[in-house]
Amino acid sequence: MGKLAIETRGLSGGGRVSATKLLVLGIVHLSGGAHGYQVRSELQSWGAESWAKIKPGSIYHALKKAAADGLLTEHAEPGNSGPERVLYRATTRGRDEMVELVRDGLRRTHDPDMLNASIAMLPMLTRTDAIAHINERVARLEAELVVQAKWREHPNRDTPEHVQDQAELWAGHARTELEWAKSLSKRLSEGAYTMADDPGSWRTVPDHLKMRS
Amino acid sequence: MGKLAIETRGLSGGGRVSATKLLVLGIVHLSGGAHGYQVRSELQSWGAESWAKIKPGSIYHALKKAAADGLLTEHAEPGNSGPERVLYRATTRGRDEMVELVRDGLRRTHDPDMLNASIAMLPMLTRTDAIAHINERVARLEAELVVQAKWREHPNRDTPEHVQDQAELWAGHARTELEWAKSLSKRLSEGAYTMADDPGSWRTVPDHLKMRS
DNA sequence: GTTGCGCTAGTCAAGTTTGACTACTTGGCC
DNA sequence: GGCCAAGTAGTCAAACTTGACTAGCGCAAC
Repeated sequence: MGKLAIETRGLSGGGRVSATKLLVLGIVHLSGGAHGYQVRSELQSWGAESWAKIKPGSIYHALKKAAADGLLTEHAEPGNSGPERVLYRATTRGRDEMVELVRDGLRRTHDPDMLNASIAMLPMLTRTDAIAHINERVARLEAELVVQAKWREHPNRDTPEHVQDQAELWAGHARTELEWAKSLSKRLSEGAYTMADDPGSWRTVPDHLKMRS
Repeated sequence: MGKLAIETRGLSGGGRVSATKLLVLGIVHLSGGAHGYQVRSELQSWGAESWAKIKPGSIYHALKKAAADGLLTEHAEPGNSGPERVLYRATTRGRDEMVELVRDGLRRTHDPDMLNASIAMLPMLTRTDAIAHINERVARLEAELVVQAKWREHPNRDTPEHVQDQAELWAGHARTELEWAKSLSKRLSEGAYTMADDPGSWRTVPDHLKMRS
């Protein structure tokens, strides 16, 4: 099993989960091509430095890495004003990888950053796909709460008292997230938000309307 | 102000907040001296890989770094069985730094890992000190909830709908944490847990009882 | 009696993140 | 018409994290 995981790594594209990667790919894709500073500004305007703790340096690295991995293409633009900029565009593989990352972030509990990033990029998915993955998260959270409840009935000796108590906070967070996920799932079922398969989505908006600048 | 912050850095010890650093220092201190593998095992038995995402590699690095910074001392032990091990002991500066990190982790919202690590090391503080800092956290959380509520009344245009919605989850987590922190503060006031200034604490237990192995 | 597995103990290279730094352009103000 | 502040665009070295790898020892089964 471990060996297989290593072998499949070549297909799925490389490094492990990363909220930075997802957000950067997502912004480039949504803008239909962007340079580093544009990604950085967009993320800032979304308040992403706070909920995803992304700093400028990481963005440029993530862009270069994604380009090296064939998820983005680089087009050097001679500096008409200021230093030369590099324009990035998403490739087909980049789009596929991103969608997969969004799905992963929704599924995977443990890793709040990935969840946040996935929510931000939620409209990359079709409505039914998004609902399915959020429901999977709900199921996983419920399962974890059960496991954790059992763990608290038979606590591990030599784990200090206050460390066990900390599990209470964990459970509280899980319950909060559970309710929130359920409500999100319901809202999506009722047609909230514009998803990838809806008219007027990013996929059907003409290019010249995509960028504000 | 910025300049001052840089100057004071020399006094406080160097790098920024790190849950790893806090946990490693804490374990070494609690055990009254430990080698890498011992720290690693102890953290594992506390379930720390899950709530603090600490991997073995980081532990050894953190130990060396702390030793280089004068927070720990290294005593090479010739390998009586197996490879030679290095025994680490906390210095006075290490203890001070650690207590300060615990306080910081309690105060600082944003950064769940530091909170978890601080809770794990809570008995490093005196009872009144711990209560004071937890109460400060409560106050900060309340203030942030107010700010966030205002932000939602006047949402930022060009922030997508679903990103604004994500703030709901944020707020939910904050409320959960708020309740939990209040309850912890109350329990501490009522005398729960053995704190640094209580009889029978790690500070008053004789050395020969400290290590299980 | 040795093969293999798991535990002890840790190293190391590769990758990622950070935050300080560079450099150029506007636009406003005196 | 010159200077400073703010915005644009990005580089870079240093620090940190990760996960795979090394290596000795005990003991259980074959």
